[in-house]
Amino acid sequence: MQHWSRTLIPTTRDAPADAELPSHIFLTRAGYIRRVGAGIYDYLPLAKRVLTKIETIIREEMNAAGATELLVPHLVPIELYAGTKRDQEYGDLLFKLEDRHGRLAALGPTHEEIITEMLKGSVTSYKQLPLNVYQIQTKFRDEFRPRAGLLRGREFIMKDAYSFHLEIDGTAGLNATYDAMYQAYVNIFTRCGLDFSVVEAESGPIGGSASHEFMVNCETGEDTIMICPESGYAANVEKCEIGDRPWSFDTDPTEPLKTHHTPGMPGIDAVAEFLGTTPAGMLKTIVMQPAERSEDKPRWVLAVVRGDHDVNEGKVRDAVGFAVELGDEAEAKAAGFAIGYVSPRMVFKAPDTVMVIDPDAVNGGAWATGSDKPDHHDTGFNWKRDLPELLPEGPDNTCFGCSVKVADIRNAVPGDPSPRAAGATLEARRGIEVGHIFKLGTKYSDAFDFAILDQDQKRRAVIMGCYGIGVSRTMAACVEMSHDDNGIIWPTPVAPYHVLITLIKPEDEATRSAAKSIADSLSAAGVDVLIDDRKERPGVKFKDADLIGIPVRITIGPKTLEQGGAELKHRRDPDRPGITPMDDVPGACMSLLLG
RNA sequence: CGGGGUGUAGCGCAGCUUGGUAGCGCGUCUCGUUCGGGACGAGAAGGUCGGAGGUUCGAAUCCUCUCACCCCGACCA
Repeated sequence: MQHWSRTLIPTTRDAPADAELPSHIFLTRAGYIRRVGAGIYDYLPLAKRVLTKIETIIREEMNAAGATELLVPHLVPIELYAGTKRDQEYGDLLFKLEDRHGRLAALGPTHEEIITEMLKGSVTSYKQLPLNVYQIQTKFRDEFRPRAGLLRGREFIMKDAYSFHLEIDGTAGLNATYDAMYQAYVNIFTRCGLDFSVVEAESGPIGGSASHEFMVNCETGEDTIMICPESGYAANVEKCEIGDRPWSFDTDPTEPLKTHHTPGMPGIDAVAEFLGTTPAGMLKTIVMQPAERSEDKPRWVLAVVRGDHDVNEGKVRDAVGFAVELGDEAEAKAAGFAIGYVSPRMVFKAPDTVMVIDPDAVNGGAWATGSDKPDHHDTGFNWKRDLPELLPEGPDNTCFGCSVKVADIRNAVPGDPSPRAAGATLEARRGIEVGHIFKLGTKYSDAFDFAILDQDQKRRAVIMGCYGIGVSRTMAACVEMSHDDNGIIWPTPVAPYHVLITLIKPEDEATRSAAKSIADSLSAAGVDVLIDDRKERPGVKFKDADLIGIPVRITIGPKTLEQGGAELKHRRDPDRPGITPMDDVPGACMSLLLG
């Protein structure tokens, strides 16, 4: 039981001008958080209580799923990150600092390295596996652009778990733990009262072979997810597969090839308009290169998509079989690419080049493309007439002398065919990523040479998985999902208090003893109670009550006492309720909470 | 990192064009009247105008540099 007058809940009428999202506005106005710097926040008492509740749910589910909690340092010697090259992969995202001796350290953005290093020294036998350890701590990422309050901070609270195995399959294998974590995450977010989707995801810089994201369904989310209503398939737009799209190079030309002078055209929209077509009538040819160059890889990769589509690096990687990145502009120009004006014809003009074409960029009698010289575009481009080298092997073969390939290499858009149900189309939704699970494989154990002897005395690399939850982000996501014009409406399991007792006349002895009796009875039943005993006018207390979003409000005042009871209402219910007899209040309150 | 913008009292803002002793609303404190959905009156406290340098008799205001923060984009859990 806590009295409002004896804690710190600084509510305000106005939100800071820069707050735009409901979670940012209400958490600030209701006195949960306060901005200290860009992407850095104080968690005031109410926020701390919510975080603790979320963490408790996480601990219960993680422990039940066989994981063990531990804690490793925030301050990490930079050498550990250098071991996996993540000091470079993460780049500026890593907070780096120097100690008095000039040694470099980082504030941990995630802890695969430290945990792997720790386990390497203490796990030496297959008999100790599988092992799944987790921690809840503050992470640090020097985001280019922190934003949206708690949703993307530079300092945030995260639960991270790491599992270790010698097998993929079997009861001790990675897949069993991955599935257990999947289920634990479903339990956790369900218990938090969130409406969420589990989607297939790209694994990002953490690396690995498979991953799922847990997305809170919310239009203000930063992430786009694609779903197929027929099959239930859902994926991050970065990862989303697209169903079969027929294509053929054997399409007759409909226009002569013509070159146009198009100086100073900033974007594809302007060029399309100038040429009298639309972005969907253009080909976009992106010059890429292997992320790591080697003798057995081509020097350049051309990715061709329709002008209104976006190239997906991950899909290009899967199509060519190695990681790619945007081509270095200076080097590409030196190799003869007119960056910004490249056409597919460069595949046979530039040395050591392969090309991947999206199916939607193949069909069509006349395309607008670059002219392979600055400030010029062509119209009327036709694959069959203008790039006849492609034709001999025909549409059933996706490889033409292994230098040209047709494959899905673009981001999915709404209306694309579903990859899982014939005839169905994909729809787009927005989401807030609150959880992410990965099958890492041996990326980190290889980097740290973490291998142990198996039953047959063979030395084998340890197989890893990792599993993250944004704890502070989850709190913000709850508010994004559940609020009205007047403030927050907490799901009961994560509410800072379950019940708020509003005293109309706190100085009145009868009011106070009635409140105490109810609060004692509720507290004994495990209910968290906050008593608003401030000497404020009732209107102020009611406004504040709606703002901070406690699920159940009990109002006690002279008028209710005259009628021998108190008012009982749920935060969701807009109407003023009748009087509940005093003896029935605790019981009625419990059913409101549980109902 | 590109583009745009903002720094003046705890919060929200005006003042800057045209230099002349720093203002408003909310909040805070005191007193009084109020008391079931952000009351009213009277009084009070609170600001090196983000920082440094410059111009000037005089700078919140003009100039230079710098720092911080926000939005869009790129990027990303």
